[in-house]
Order: sequence, then structure tokens, then C-alpha cells
Amino acid sequence: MFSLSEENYLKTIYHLEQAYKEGVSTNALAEGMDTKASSVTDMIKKLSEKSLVKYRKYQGVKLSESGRKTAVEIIRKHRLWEVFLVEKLDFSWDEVHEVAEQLEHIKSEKLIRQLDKFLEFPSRDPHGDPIPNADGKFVVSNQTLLAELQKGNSGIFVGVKDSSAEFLRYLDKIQVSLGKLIKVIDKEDYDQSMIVEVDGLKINISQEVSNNLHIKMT
Amino acid sequence: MFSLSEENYLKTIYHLEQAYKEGVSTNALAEGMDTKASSVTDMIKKLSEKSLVKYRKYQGVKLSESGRKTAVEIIRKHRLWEVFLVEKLDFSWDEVHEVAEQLEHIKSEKLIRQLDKFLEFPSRDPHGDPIPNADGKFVVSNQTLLAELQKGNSGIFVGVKDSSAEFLRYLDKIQVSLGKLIKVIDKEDYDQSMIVEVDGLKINISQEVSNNLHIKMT
DNA sequence: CCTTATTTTTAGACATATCTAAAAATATTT
DNA sequence: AAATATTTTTAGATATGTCTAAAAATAAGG
Ligand SMILES: [Mn+2]
Ligand SMILES: [Mn+2]
Ligand SMILES: [Mn+2]
Ligand SMILES: [Mn+2]
Repeated sequence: MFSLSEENYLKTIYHLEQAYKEGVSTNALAEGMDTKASSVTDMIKKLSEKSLVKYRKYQGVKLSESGRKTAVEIIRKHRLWEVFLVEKLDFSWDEVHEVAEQLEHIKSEKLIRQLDKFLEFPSRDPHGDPIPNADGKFVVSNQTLLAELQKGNSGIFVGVKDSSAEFLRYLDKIQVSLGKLIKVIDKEDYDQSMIVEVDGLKINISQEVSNNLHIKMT
Repeated sequence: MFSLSEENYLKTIYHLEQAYKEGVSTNALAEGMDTKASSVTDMIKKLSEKSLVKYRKYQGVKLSESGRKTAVEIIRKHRLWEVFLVEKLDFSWDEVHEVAEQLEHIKSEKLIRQLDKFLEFPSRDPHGDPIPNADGKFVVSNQTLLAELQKGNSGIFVGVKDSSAEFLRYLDKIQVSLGKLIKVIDKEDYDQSMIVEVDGLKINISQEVSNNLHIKMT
């Protein structure tokens, strides 16, 4: 099928397409893949040969239909493995990503179909991200960022935008976990920091933090 | 750590060392790795550089202590994943090997430690092969081949020597599964074929088959 | 023990995926 | 619009792992 490297490129292009609707630039992709622009150009040509991306020199790349399908399959596998690691093997949510990066490349239709069943068809991964089903479909829920809420508003914490281990461990430290009700007690005009209430506890969080928390308003 | 290819070589050398105590020949390794002798020589030099094997030109290879340790770790992972696939994901014993060949290369100490625990520290894989523990130790049980038994002898079927999908499916077909008591009713001098009794059923099996069944005599 | 056959190694090539440095194209300033 | 800056592509090199064909070493037979 596709090489590990090709799969990682497709996945990264998929994620970057959210921000680069007009086409993902070579530099953005180089940044996302943690590699050099020249390597990106080489690989894009290969993906283009295989009709996984649409590419015009100097104009960036977009996924083709088959490219998008493949990317979504990899994301599905990644997120299912993350659920497995947390639910069955007692990993914490800041430990799963690295291992899932490896497991997502295992090739076996039956494996992923049975894993999905074993996990009872979860719809979200440990970070609140939706898990595509076997047909590549997934929920797009209407959620906002905590940073968008105003004083007095409240909602359920349903996902993280930044899922780096550092940020996740910070959330653990301040005892903010998925599913909690968060209420904005006060919002500081000067730096947009907030005082929020979670489980009856008042916490002060910076805008950088509130900008990385997905909230479903109540 | 080590590349996928290096790990596969170590594993294959480990298995071939049982038959080639004096050193695994280049040709045997080429056969086992399904590659060319010249490729084997190239790789052996690399493994030798890394002190994973002891190598003298034209004299074959042996694993070093660290090479053996690494090989056993990979075998441990392979067999644990096979148990997982059968016990948790409803794979049959003829379907697991291919997927385990991929999963055995996933790098995460915690993953395999937790998987072992999740499976309740199994001592044997779906084919009856012993699973090394975290320290690389495993049971060496005194078992014989069914082919060695004489008329009137009986024993428990504890493992397969050939674990190819074809052979495993043949065993399924004649309803011979691990743990069954097998009694030798008759043995034909001419071709060493046997009539054995399993679950009250009498079956005729060739020497090729009896030679691939591990038996624990009762 | 010498010749022949077999096994193993070497030499040189190829594919993938990466890099640095330089050239070309595009974007931004003046 | 021309000059300058930035982005992207090309050219050439490196590392891994493989291959075929030829040479060298070892094993087997007469
Ligand atoms: Mn992840
Ligand atoms: Mn995730
Ligand atoms: Mn196996
Ligand atoms: Mn097995």
C-alpha cells in the first residue's frame, strides 16, 4: 500500500487543510512534518504521481478524494488505538499519542474492525477528537473555544485543541478533565485571562490555555 | 533503536540457531529471510558492527548476548500480540501471524508491559509456543513430536511445529485443537502414517502431519 | 591432491527518503 | 515598475536496504 512516510504526509496535509483551505504551502508542510522544504517538494511529487494530492508548482497541495480517504483511515486508526491504550492498558491521555503514531501504520482491515468492536465503537478519542467510522464519517459537533465565552457563560469541556503532553499534564495538575462543567466567573480585559469555576474550585487560566479548550455551551 | 529489517534478521537468526548450533549459514539465513545471500552478507556485517552477532567470514553467524536479548524481546512481543488478537479480537490462530509480524516492531516498553498484564501474563501463544517474560525467561517443557509416539501411547497436543496458515486450517478441518488428548491407535510401518483417536473420533494422519504436532506425554 | 561444484563475499547498481546549497519563482517594498 | 525579500524548486549528496553478476573461498569427488 503506502509507505510510512507517505501516510504521515497525507495525515499532516489533512490536518493543515483546515487552516490552509486554498492549498497547504510547502513551508507549512515542512514545519508540520518537521523536515526541510526540499524534502517536502520531493514527496509531494511522489504523492501527486499516485494521485493522492493535487499539486501545481508554487501553489501548494490539496488532498484528492483518494488522498483524503486514506488520511481519514489513518486518523481513525490513530484515535482508536488511543482509546485502546487509555481504556484497556491504563495509559494516561498524555502518553498515548507517541505510541499511536506507530500503531496507526499497522495494516490489517480486520484488526481495526475488530478493535473498533472490542472498544464498543467509541465516537471520541481520549482528547475529545471524533473517531471516523468504517465509512470515514464522523460527527462535527458545534463547539466553541473557552476563550470565546463571556463572564457568566458556562459549558462542558469536550476536547483539547493542543494535545501536547505538556498541556495535558498541565490540565491534570489543575484538575480540569474532559466532561467537566466550566463556568466563566470573570474575564480580565487586559490579558484575556479568566477565572473559571470547575467542581466548585476557582482557577485562573491564561488566554493561551482558554484558547486550547473546546467547550460545548450549555 | 534497531530498524525493522535488523529486528527481523535477529529474530530469524534466533530461530535458525536451534538447527544450526555451529553458526547460521548465509544461505540458510537468506532462505529464512526470503532474500539473497549477498543481502544477507551486507546485513550481517552491519549487525556485527553493532555487536549483535558474532561473525567470521564464511563461518556463519551466531547471536551475541545482546543480540539474543533483543531477539527474545521481539519474540515476546510477537507472541503477546498473537494472544491479544485471538483472546480479545476474535482472530483465529491461522490469522494472527501476519499481523503480529507488524505489531512486534512497535516500540514502547510500557505498551508491552501493560499488554502482558491485560492478558494476565499468558505463558503460551495461540500455537502453544512459550512466551518469554519481561526478563526474557520462558519455560522449556519436555515435549515430543507425535511422530515419535508408538502404538498405544497417548498425550496432550500442546503445540504446532509448523504454524503456517495452511497447516493450522487443516488441523481445524480435522478438529484437532490445542489441549486435546491424542491416542495412537495404529502406526503404519510402510509410510509412518498413523490412526489416532481424538474426542472419540479416529483420524488418519500422514507422517508430515504427526511430525508437526508437539505432544506432552501422559 | 587436484579438479569441480557449491557457498559466500565483493563490486557495482537501484529505490526510497532524507539533507544542503544554489537557482528559480513569487511576493513585498520602495 | 524595479529592487529586495521570501518561498519554493532543483541539483547533487548521503544513508539504508535491496538486487544481479562476478570473484573468491570452501567443500566434495575422483
Ligand atoms: Mn494523537
Ligand atoms: Mn487524539
Ligand atoms: Mn507467529
Ligand atoms: Mn505463534
